[in-house]
Amino acid sequence: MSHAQRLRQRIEDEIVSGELALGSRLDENQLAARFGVSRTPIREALLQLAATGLVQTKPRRGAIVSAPEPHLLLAMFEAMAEMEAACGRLAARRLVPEDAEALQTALAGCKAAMTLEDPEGYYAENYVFHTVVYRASRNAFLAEQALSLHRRLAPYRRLQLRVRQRVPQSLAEHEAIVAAIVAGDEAGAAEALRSHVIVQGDRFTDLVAGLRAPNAA
Amino acid sequence: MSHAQRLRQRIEDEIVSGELALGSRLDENQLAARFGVSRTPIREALLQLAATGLVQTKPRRGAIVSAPEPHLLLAMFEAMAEMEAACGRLAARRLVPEDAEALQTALAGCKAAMTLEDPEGYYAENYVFHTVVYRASRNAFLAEQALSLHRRLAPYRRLQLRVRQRVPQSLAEHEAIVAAIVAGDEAGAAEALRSHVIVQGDRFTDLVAGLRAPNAA
DNA sequence: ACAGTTTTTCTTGCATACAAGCGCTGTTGA
DNA sequence: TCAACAGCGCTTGTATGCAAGAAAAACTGT
Repeated sequence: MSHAQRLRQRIEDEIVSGELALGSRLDENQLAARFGVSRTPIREALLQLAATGLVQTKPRRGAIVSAPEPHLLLAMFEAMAEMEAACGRLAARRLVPEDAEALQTALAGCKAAMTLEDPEGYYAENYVFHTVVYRASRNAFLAEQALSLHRRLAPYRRLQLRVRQRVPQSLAEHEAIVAAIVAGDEAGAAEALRSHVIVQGDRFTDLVAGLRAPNAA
Repeated sequence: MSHAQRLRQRIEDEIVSGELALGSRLDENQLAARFGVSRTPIREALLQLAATGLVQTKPRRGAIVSAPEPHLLLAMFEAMAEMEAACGRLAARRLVPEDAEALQTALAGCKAAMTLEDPEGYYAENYVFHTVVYRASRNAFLAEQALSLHRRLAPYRRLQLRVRQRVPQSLAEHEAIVAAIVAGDEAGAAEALRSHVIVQGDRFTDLVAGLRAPNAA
Protein backbone atom coordinates (compact mmCIF):
# COMPACT_ATOMS: atom_id res chain seq x y z
CA MET A 1 0.00 0.00 0.00
CA SER A 2 1.15 3.53 -0.71
CA HIS A 3 2.21 6.04 1.90
CA ALA A 4 -0.82 8.17 1.17
CA GLN A 5 -3.19 5.31 1.90
CA ARG A 6 -1.41 4.39 5.10
CA LEU A 7 -1.47 7.99 6.22
CA ARG A 8 -5.15 8.25 5.39
CA GLN A 9 -5.93 5.33 7.66
CA ARG A 10 -3.61 6.56 10.36
CA ILE A 11 -5.01 10.08 10.44
CA GLU A 12 -8.55 8.76 10.25
CA ASP A 13 -7.88 6.51 13.22
CA GLU A 14 -6.49 9.41 15.19
CA ILE A 15 -9.57 11.48 14.49
CA VAL A 16 -12.00 8.68 15.26
CA SER A 17 -10.21 7.75 18.45
CA GLY A 18 -10.17 11.34 19.58
CA GLU A 19 -6.39 11.75 19.61
CA LEU A 20 -6.88 14.57 17.15
CA ALA A 21 -9.37 16.94 18.70
CA LEU A 22 -12.39 18.13 16.78
CA GLY A 23 -11.72 21.40 15.05
CA SER A 24 -7.96 21.21 15.36
CA ARG A 25 -5.79 22.37 12.52
CA LEU A 26 -4.02 19.80 10.37
CA ASP A 27 -0.81 21.48 9.32
CA GLU A 28 0.73 19.84 6.29
CA ASN A 29 4.34 20.61 7.17
CA GLN A 30 3.86 19.49 10.73
CA LEU A 31 2.25 16.20 9.70
CA ALA A 32 4.92 15.66 7.06
CA ALA A 33 7.66 16.10 9.63
CA ARG A 34 5.87 13.88 12.11
CA PHE A 35 5.45 11.01 9.68
CA GLY A 36 8.80 11.51 7.97
CA VAL A 37 7.43 12.05 4.47
CA SER A 38 7.00 15.02 2.18
CA ARG A 39 3.88 17.11 1.97
CA THR A 40 2.64 15.31 -1.13
CA PRO A 41 1.30 12.11 0.44
CA ILE A 42 -0.01 14.14 3.38
CA ARG A 43 -2.01 16.33 1.05
CA GLU A 44 -3.34 13.30 -0.77
CA ALA A 45 -4.45 11.71 2.49
CA LEU A 46 -6.11 14.90 3.71
CA LEU A 47 -7.95 15.40 0.43
CA GLN A 48 -9.37 11.91 0.61
CA LEU A 49 -10.51 12.49 4.16
CA ALA A 50 -12.07 15.76 3.06
CA ALA A 51 -13.98 13.90 0.36
CA THR A 52 -15.51 11.65 2.99
CA GLY A 53 -16.31 14.59 5.26
CA LEU A 54 -14.04 13.73 8.14
CA VAL A 55 -11.98 16.85 7.63
CA GLN A 56 -12.88 20.17 6.15
CA THR A 57 -10.70 22.24 3.86
CA LYS A 58 -11.05 25.89 3.18
CA PRO A 59 -9.25 27.18 0.09
CA ARG A 60 -5.82 28.54 0.92
CA ARG A 61 -6.57 28.05 4.58
CA GLY A 62 -5.75 24.44 5.16
CA ALA A 63 -7.59 21.56 6.71
CA ILE A 64 -9.21 21.13 10.10
CA VAL A 65 -10.87 18.16 11.73
CA SER A 66 -14.56 18.52 10.98
CA ALA A 67 -16.59 19.83 13.89
CA PRO A 68 -20.15 19.95 12.58
CA GLU A 69 -22.66 22.40 13.94
CA PRO A 70 -25.09 20.83 16.42
CA HIS A 71 -27.96 20.86 13.95
CA LEU A 72 -25.89 19.01 11.36
CA LEU A 73 -24.68 16.58 13.99
CA LEU A 74 -28.26 15.85 14.92
CA ALA A 75 -29.02 15.26 11.25
CA MET A 76 -26.11 12.84 11.07
CA PHE A 77 -27.42 10.84 14.00
CA GLU A 78 -30.86 10.82 12.44
CA ALA A 79 -29.43 9.55 9.15
CA MET A 80 -27.44 6.96 11.09
CA ALA A 81 -30.64 5.82 12.78
CA GLU A 82 -32.36 5.41 9.42
CA MET A 83 -29.43 3.48 7.98
CA GLU A 84 -29.27 1.16 10.96
CA ALA A 85 -33.01 0.67 10.77
CA ALA A 86 -32.61 -0.34 7.15
CA CYS A 87 -29.84 -2.78 8.08
CA GLY A 88 -32.05 -4.22 10.80
CA ARG A 89 -35.00 -4.71 8.50
CA LEU A 90 -32.90 -6.47 5.90
CA ALA A 91 -31.20 -8.56 8.56
CA ALA A 92 -34.57 -9.66 9.94
CA ARG A 93 -35.62 -10.69 6.46
CA ARG A 94 -32.45 -12.50 5.48
CA LEU A 95 -31.01 -13.81 8.70
CA VAL A 96 -28.82 -16.86 8.20
CA PRO A 97 -27.68 -19.08 11.10
CA GLU A 98 -24.15 -17.77 10.80
CA ASP A 99 -25.28 -14.18 11.38
CA ALA A 100 -27.68 -15.22 14.14
CA GLU A 101 -24.78 -16.78 15.97
CA ALA A 102 -22.61 -13.71 15.46
CA LEU A 103 -25.37 -11.53 16.89
CA GLN A 104 -25.65 -13.67 20.02
CA THR A 105 -21.88 -13.64 20.45
CA ALA A 106 -21.70 -9.86 20.10
CA LEU A 107 -24.57 -9.45 22.54
CA ALA A 108 -22.80 -11.65 25.06
CA GLY A 109 -19.68 -9.52 24.63
CA CYS A 110 -21.63 -6.37 25.46
CA LYS A 111 -23.13 -8.02 28.50
CA ALA A 112 -19.74 -9.11 29.77
CA ALA A 113 -18.31 -5.62 29.36
CA MET A 114 -21.25 -4.13 31.23
CA THR A 115 -20.93 -6.46 34.20
CA LEU A 116 -17.23 -5.59 34.34
CA GLU A 117 -18.29 -1.95 34.50
CA ASP A 118 -15.74 -1.18 31.83
CA PRO A 119 -17.03 1.75 29.76
CA GLU A 120 -14.19 1.62 27.22
CA GLY A 121 -14.69 -2.10 26.91
CA TYR A 122 -18.40 -1.63 26.38
CA TYR A 123 -17.65 0.97 23.78
CA ALA A 124 -15.55 -1.55 21.86
CA GLU A 125 -18.14 -4.32 22.19
CA ASN A 126 -20.85 -1.91 21.12
CA TYR A 127 -18.86 -1.21 17.98
CA VAL A 128 -18.61 -4.92 17.27
CA PHE A 129 -22.33 -5.39 17.84
CA HIS A 130 -23.33 -2.73 15.36
CA THR A 131 -20.82 -4.02 12.83
CA VAL A 132 -22.42 -7.44 13.08
CA VAL A 133 -25.86 -5.93 12.44
CA TYR A 134 -24.54 -4.14 9.36
CA ARG A 135 -23.09 -7.35 7.98
CA ALA A 136 -26.26 -9.26 8.74
CA SER A 137 -28.08 -6.96 6.30
CA ARG A 138 -26.30 -8.92 3.57
CA ASN A 139 -25.93 -5.69 1.66
CA ALA A 140 -22.25 -4.97 1.31
CA PHE A 141 -22.74 -1.40 0.16
CA LEU A 142 -25.17 -0.43 2.89
CA ALA A 143 -22.97 -2.11 5.48
CA GLU A 144 -19.94 -0.13 4.36
CA GLN A 145 -21.82 3.16 4.33
CA ALA A 146 -23.19 2.47 7.78
CA LEU A 147 -19.77 1.57 9.11
CA SER A 148 -18.26 4.69 7.62
CA LEU A 149 -20.85 6.92 9.23
CA HIS A 150 -20.56 5.04 12.50
CA ARG A 151 -16.85 5.71 12.56
CA ARG A 152 -17.42 9.34 11.74
CA LEU A 153 -19.78 9.68 14.68
CA ALA A 154 -17.55 7.67 17.00
CA PRO A 155 -16.14 10.68 18.89
CA TYR A 156 -19.64 11.75 19.85
CA ARG A 157 -20.85 8.28 20.75
CA ARG A 158 -17.97 8.07 23.14
CA LEU A 159 -19.25 11.16 24.88
CA GLN A 160 -22.71 9.71 25.17
CA LEU A 161 -21.69 6.57 26.97
CA ARG A 162 -20.32 8.69 29.79
CA VAL A 163 -23.83 9.54 30.74
CA ARG A 164 -24.92 7.58 33.78
CA GLN A 165 -27.09 4.56 33.18
CA ARG A 166 -26.65 4.83 29.46
CA VAL A 167 -24.78 1.54 29.29
CA PRO A 168 -27.44 -0.67 30.92
CA GLN A 169 -30.13 0.95 28.81
CA SER A 170 -28.07 0.46 25.68
CA LEU A 171 -27.66 -3.21 26.48
CA ALA A 172 -31.38 -3.69 27.03
CA GLU A 173 -32.00 -2.10 23.63
CA HIS A 174 -29.45 -4.43 22.06
CA GLU A 175 -31.35 -7.38 23.45
CA ALA A 176 -34.60 -6.12 21.96
CA ILE A 177 -32.89 -5.60 18.62
CA VAL A 178 -31.53 -9.12 18.51
CA ALA A 179 -34.88 -10.55 19.56
CA ALA A 180 -36.68 -8.75 16.73
CA ILE A 181 -34.12 -9.74 14.11
CA VAL A 182 -34.11 -13.37 15.18
CA ALA A 183 -37.91 -13.39 15.19
CA GLY A 184 -37.88 -12.11 11.61
CA ASP A 185 -39.84 -9.02 12.67
CA GLU A 186 -38.73 -6.53 10.03
CA ALA A 187 -40.68 -3.54 11.29
CA GLY A 188 -39.80 -4.29 14.90
CA ALA A 189 -36.10 -4.59 14.17
CA ALA A 190 -36.13 -1.36 12.19
CA GLU A 191 -37.95 0.53 14.91
CA ALA A 192 -35.77 -0.89 17.68
CA LEU A 193 -32.61 0.21 15.88
CA ARG A 194 -34.00 3.59 14.96
CA SER A 195 -34.90 4.45 18.52
CA HIS A 196 -31.63 2.99 19.77
CA VAL A 197 -29.54 5.29 17.61
CA ILE A 198 -31.64 8.43 17.44
CA VAL A 199 -30.63 11.31 19.62
CA GLN A 200 -33.55 13.12 21.15
CA GLY A 201 -34.77 14.58 24.38
CA ASP A 202 -32.26 14.44 27.18
CA ARG A 203 -29.68 12.70 25.05
CA PHE A 204 -29.57 15.66 22.70
CA THR A 205 -28.98 18.02 25.57
CA ASP A 206 -26.26 15.75 26.88
CA LEU A 207 -24.63 15.64 23.47
CA VAL A 208 -24.58 19.38 23.00
CA ALA A 209 -23.33 19.90 26.53
CA GLY A 210 -20.51 17.45 25.84
CA LEU A 211 -19.50 19.39 22.75
CA ARG A 212 -18.66 22.47 24.73
CA ALA A 213 -15.86 20.80 26.65
CA PRO A 214 -14.91 17.69 24.70
CA ASN A 215 -11.66 17.25 26.57
CA ALA A 216 -13.08 17.47 30.03
CA ALA A 217 -13.31 14.01 31.54
CA MET B 1 -11.62 27.50 -6.13
CA SER B 2 -8.51 25.48 -6.88
CA HIS B 3 -7.78 23.63 -10.09
CA ALA B 4 -8.06 20.33 -8.30
CA GLN B 5 -11.59 21.12 -7.12
CA ARG B 6 -12.68 22.29 -10.54
CA LEU B 7 -11.24 19.17 -12.11
CA ARG B 8 -12.95 17.00 -9.55
CA GLN B 9 -16.32 18.43 -10.49
CA ARG B 10 -15.57 18.32 -14.17
CA ILE B 11 -14.47 14.68 -14.16
CA GLU B 12 -17.34 13.72 -11.91
CA ASP B 13 -19.78 15.32 -14.30
CA GLU B 14 -18.26 13.48 -17.22
CA ILE B 15 -18.62 10.18 -15.41
CA VAL B 16 -22.17 10.84 -14.26
CA SER B 17 -23.26 12.01 -17.68
CA GLY B 18 -21.75 8.98 -19.31
CA GLU B 19 -19.15 10.84 -21.36
CA LEU B 20 -16.52 8.78 -19.62
CA ALA B 21 -17.52 5.18 -20.05
CA LEU B 22 -17.73 2.83 -17.11
CA GLY B 23 -14.51 0.93 -16.62
CA SER B 24 -12.43 3.21 -18.80
CA ARG B 25 -8.93 4.08 -17.76
CA LEU B 26 -8.14 7.56 -16.43
CA ASP B 27 -4.61 8.27 -17.51
CA GLU B 28 -3.01 11.04 -15.50
CA ASN B 29 -0.77 12.34 -18.26
CA GLN B 30 -3.56 12.29 -20.77
CA LEU B 31 -5.95 14.17 -18.49
CA ALA B 32 -3.22 16.62 -17.57
CA ALA B 33 -2.56 17.38 -21.22
CA ARG B 34 -6.26 17.64 -21.95
CA PHE B 35 -6.92 20.15 -19.18
CA GLY B 36 -3.66 22.00 -19.57
CA VAL B 37 -2.39 21.44 -16.05
CA SER B 38 0.26 19.28 -14.45
CA ARG B 39 -0.38 15.84 -13.04
CA THR B 40 -0.60 17.11 -9.48
CA PRO B 41 -4.11 18.59 -9.51
CA ILE B 42 -5.29 15.68 -11.66
CA ARG B 43 -4.05 13.22 -9.07
CA GLU B 44 -5.72 15.15 -6.29
CA ALA B 45 -9.02 15.19 -8.15
CA LEU B 46 -8.85 11.47 -8.88
CA LEU B 47 -8.03 10.61 -5.29
CA GLN B 48 -11.03 12.53 -4.06
CA LEU B 49 -13.25 10.75 -6.54
CA ALA B 50 -11.77 7.47 -5.40
CA ALA B 51 -12.64 8.31 -1.81
CA THR B 52 -16.28 8.74 -2.80
CA GLY B 53 -16.26 5.52 -4.81
CA LEU B 54 -16.83 6.98 -8.24
CA VAL B 55 -13.46 5.80 -9.45
CA GLN B 56 -11.33 2.90 -8.35
CA THR B 57 -7.58 2.95 -7.97
CA LYS B 58 -5.31 -0.03 -7.91
CA PRO B 59 -1.85 0.59 -6.50
CA ARG B 60 0.66 1.35 -9.23
CA ARG B 61 -1.99 0.62 -11.80
CA GLY B 62 -3.85 3.85 -12.05
CA ALA B 63 -7.50 4.75 -11.85
CA ILE B 64 -10.52 3.53 -13.74
CA VAL B 65 -14.14 4.64 -13.68
CA SER B 66 -15.85 2.34 -11.19
CA ALA B 67 -17.89 -0.42 -12.79
CA PRO B 68 -19.37 -2.33 -9.87
CA GLU B 69 -20.27 -5.98 -10.15
CA PRO B 70 -23.98 -6.60 -10.64
CA HIS B 71 -24.45 -7.85 -7.08
CA LEU B 72 -22.89 -4.69 -5.68
CA LEU B 73 -24.91 -2.55 -8.04
CA LEU B 74 -28.05 -4.23 -6.80
CA ALA B 75 -26.96 -3.53 -3.25
CA MET B 76 -26.45 0.12 -4.15
CA PHE B 77 -29.96 0.38 -5.53
CA GLU B 78 -31.30 -1.31 -2.44
CA ALA B 79 -29.44 1.14 -0.22
CA MET B 80 -30.71 4.01 -2.37
CA ALA B 81 -34.25 2.72 -1.89
CA GLU B 82 -33.80 2.67 1.86
CA MET B 83 -32.36 6.17 1.90
CA GLU B 84 -35.15 7.55 -0.22
CA ALA B 85 -37.68 5.78 1.98
CA ALA B 86 -36.13 7.51 4.98
CA CYS B 87 -36.30 10.87 3.22
CA GLY B 88 -39.93 10.22 2.38
CA ARG B 89 -40.85 9.32 5.92
CA LEU B 90 -39.22 12.43 7.31
CA ALA B 91 -40.76 14.57 4.61
CA ALA B 92 -44.21 13.23 5.43
CA ARG B 93 -43.65 14.07 9.07
CA ARG B 94 -42.23 17.54 8.56
CA LEU B 95 -43.77 18.82 5.38
CA VAL B 96 -43.91 22.60 5.22
CA PRO B 97 -45.98 24.49 2.63
CA GLU B 98 -42.85 25.55 0.79
CA ASP B 99 -41.79 21.94 0.24
CA ALA B 100 -45.33 20.86 -0.62
CA GLU B 101 -45.40 23.43 -3.36
CA ALA B 102 -41.99 22.36 -4.63
CA LEU B 103 -43.19 18.76 -4.80
CA GLN B 104 -46.22 19.71 -6.86
CA THR B 105 -44.10 21.80 -9.19
CA ALA B 106 -41.62 18.98 -9.70
CA LEU B 107 -44.44 16.53 -10.32
CA ALA B 108 -45.93 18.84 -12.92
CA GLY B 109 -42.52 19.04 -14.59
CA CYS B 110 -42.35 15.25 -14.85
CA LYS B 111 -45.84 15.10 -16.29
CA ALA B 112 -45.02 17.72 -18.90
CA ALA B 113 -41.87 15.84 -19.95
CA MET B 114 -43.84 12.62 -20.26
CA THR B 115 -46.53 14.09 -22.45
CA LEU B 116 -43.81 15.52 -24.69
CA GLU B 117 -42.45 11.98 -24.94
CA ASP B 118 -39.01 13.35 -24.21
CA PRO B 119 -37.02 10.67 -22.34
CA GLU B 120 -33.99 12.88 -21.70
CA GLY B 121 -36.29 15.62 -20.48
CA TYR B 122 -38.06 13.19 -18.19
CA TYR B 123 -34.71 12.04 -16.91
CA ALA B 124 -33.87 15.62 -15.94
CA GLU B 125 -37.26 16.26 -14.35
CA ASN B 126 -37.00 12.97 -12.49
CA TYR B 127 -33.71 14.15 -11.05
CA VAL B 128 -35.33 17.38 -9.89
CA PHE B 129 -38.23 15.50 -8.33
CA HIS B 130 -36.00 13.26 -6.26
CA THR B 131 -33.86 16.20 -5.22
CA VAL B 132 -36.96 17.94 -3.94
CA VAL B 133 -37.90 14.87 -1.91
CA TYR B 134 -34.44 14.80 -0.37
CA ARG B 135 -34.65 18.43 0.62
CA ALA B 136 -38.15 17.95 2.01
CA SER B 137 -36.69 15.53 4.55
CA ARG B 138 -35.30 18.62 6.26
CA ASN B 139 -32.20 16.64 7.04
CA ALA B 140 -29.28 18.28 5.27
CA PHE B 141 -26.92 15.38 5.81
CA LEU B 142 -29.29 12.69 4.63
CA ALA B 143 -30.26 14.82 1.65
CA GLU B 144 -26.64 15.23 0.64
CA GLN B 145 -25.87 11.53 1.01
CA ALA B 146 -28.93 10.63 -1.01
CA LEU B 147 -28.01 13.08 -3.73
CA SER B 148 -24.48 11.77 -3.87
CA LEU B 149 -25.63 8.19 -4.27
CA HIS B 150 -28.24 9.25 -6.79
CA ARG B 151 -25.55 10.85 -8.91
CA ARG B 152 -23.38 7.81 -8.61
CA LEU B 153 -26.20 5.63 -9.90
CA ALA B 154 -27.18 8.07 -12.60
CA PRO B 155 -25.55 6.16 -15.49
CA TYR B 156 -27.63 3.11 -14.65
CA ARG B 157 -30.86 4.99 -14.10
CA ARG B 158 -30.46 6.39 -17.55
CA LEU B 159 -30.39 2.86 -18.93
CA GLN B 160 -33.54 1.95 -17.05
CA LEU B 161 -35.68 4.68 -18.51
CA ARG B 162 -35.05 3.28 -21.96
CA VAL B 163 -37.25 0.39 -21.06
CA ARG B 164 -40.67 0.72 -22.65
CA GLN B 165 -43.45 1.97 -20.48
CA ARG B 166 -41.07 2.71 -17.66
CA VAL B 167 -41.73 6.45 -17.88
CA PRO B 168 -45.52 6.34 -17.41
CA GLN B 169 -45.14 3.88 -14.57
CA SER B 170 -42.51 6.06 -12.95
CA LEU B 171 -44.80 9.05 -13.15
CA ALA B 172 -47.69 7.16 -11.55
CA GLU B 173 -45.38 6.19 -8.72
CA HIS B 174 -44.32 9.80 -8.30
CA GLU B 175 -47.94 10.78 -7.91
CA ALA B 176 -48.45 8.17 -5.22
CA ILE B 177 -45.34 9.37 -3.42
CA VAL B 178 -46.48 12.98 -3.37
CA ALA B 179 -49.95 11.96 -2.23
CA ALA B 180 -48.55 10.01 0.71
CA ILE B 181 -46.16 12.76 1.75
CA VAL B 182 -48.81 15.45 1.54
CA ALA B 183 -51.20 13.26 3.52
CA GLY B 184 -48.59 12.93 6.23
CA ASP B 185 -48.56 9.15 5.79
CA GLU B 186 -45.04 8.31 6.92
CA ALA B 187 -45.19 4.58 6.35
CA GLY B 188 -46.94 5.00 3.04
CA ALA B 189 -44.44 7.53 1.75
CA ALA B 190 -41.55 5.33 2.81
CA GLU B 191 -43.00 2.27 1.14
CA ALA B 192 -43.91 4.14 -2.03
CA LEU B 193 -40.36 5.45 -2.40
CA ARG B 194 -38.79 2.13 -1.52
CA SER B 195 -40.71 0.25 -4.18
CA HIS B 196 -40.17 3.08 -6.65
CA VAL B 197 -36.41 2.88 -6.40
CA ILE B 198 -35.80 -0.79 -5.74
CA VAL B 199 -34.64 -2.90 -8.63
CA GLN B 200 -36.19 -6.31 -8.68
CA GLY B 201 -37.80 -8.81 -11.00
CA ASP B 202 -37.78 -7.75 -14.61
CA ARG B 203 -36.08 -4.47 -13.87
CA PHE B 204 -33.06 -6.30 -12.53
CA THR B 205 -32.84 -8.37 -15.66
CA ASP B 206 -33.14 -5.23 -17.75
CA LEU B 207 -30.41 -3.56 -15.76
CA VAL B 208 -27.96 -6.42 -16.09
CA ALA B 209 -28.74 -6.75 -19.78
CA GLY B 210 -28.02 -3.05 -20.23
CA LEU B 211 -24.66 -3.42 -18.54
CA ARG B 212 -23.37 -5.76 -21.21
CA ALA B 213 -23.62 -3.17 -23.95
CA PRO B 214 -23.81 0.21 -22.25
CA ASN B 215 -23.08 2.10 -25.47
CA ALA B 216 -25.62 0.37 -27.63
CA ALA B 217 -28.65 2.60 -28.08
C1' DA C 1 8.03 -22.95 -32.82
C1' DC C 2 7.02 -22.14 -28.15
C1' DA C 3 7.79 -20.99 -23.54
C1' DG C 4 10.39 -18.79 -20.08
C1' DT C 5 13.23 -15.06 -18.92
C1' DT C 6 15.22 -10.67 -19.35
C1' DT C 7 15.19 -6.05 -20.65
C1' DT C 8 13.01 -1.96 -21.82
C1' DT C 9 9.67 1.37 -21.49
C1' DC C 10 5.91 3.57 -19.53
C1' DT C 11 3.23 4.85 -15.50
C1' DT C 12 2.63 5.74 -10.88
C1' DG C 13 4.12 7.60 -6.39
C1' DC C 14 6.98 10.64 -3.75
C1' DA C 15 10.13 14.58 -3.16
C1' DT C 16 11.48 19.08 -4.08
C1' DA C 17 11.12 23.54 -6.08
C1' DC C 18 8.42 27.50 -7.14
C1' DA C 19 4.50 30.81 -7.19
C1' DA C 20 0.59 32.98 -5.25
C1' DG C 21 -2.65 34.26 -1.46
C1' DC C 22 -3.81 35.33 3.16
C1' DG C 23 -2.92 36.86 7.77
C1' DC C 24 -0.23 39.28 10.95
C1' DT C 25 2.35 42.86 12.62
C1' DG C 26 4.40 47.14 12.70
C1' DT C 27 4.14 51.73 11.53
C1' DT C 28 2.00 56.01 10.43
C1' DG C 29 -1.48 59.42 10.44
C1' DA C 30 -5.46 61.55 12.43
C1' DT D 1 -4.96 56.19 21.44
C1' DC D 2 -7.03 53.98 17.79
C1' DA D 3 -7.62 52.77 13.14
C1' DA D 4 -6.00 51.88 8.63
C1' DC D 5 -2.58 50.54 5.40
C1' DA D 6 1.59 48.52 3.79
C1' DG D 7 5.15 45.12 4.06
C1' DC D 8 6.60 40.65 5.39
C1' DG D 9 6.33 35.85 6.40
C1' DC D 10 4.09 31.63 6.36
C1' DT D 11 1.02 28.34 4.26
C1' DT D 12 -1.20 26.43 0.49
C1' DG D 13 -1.48 25.09 -4.39
C1' DT D 14 0.92 23.73 -8.68
C1' DA D 15 4.82 22.24 -11.45
C1' DT D 16 8.72 19.47 -12.27
C1' DG D 17 12.08 15.99 -11.40
C1' DC D 18 13.32 11.41 -9.98
C1' DA D 19 12.91 6.60 -8.52
C1' DA D 20 10.54 2.28 -8.25
C1' DG D 21 7.42 -1.03 -10.00
C1' DA D 22 4.59 -3.23 -13.41
C1' DA D 23 3.31 -4.37 -18.12
C1' DA D 24 4.91 -5.33 -22.62
C1' DA D 25 8.23 -6.66 -25.90
C1' DA D 26 12.18 -8.98 -27.38
C1' DC D 27 15.47 -12.54 -26.98
C1' DT D 28 17.29 -17.02 -25.94
C1' DG D 29 17.23 -21.85 -24.97
C1' DT D 30 15.08 -26.16 -25.62
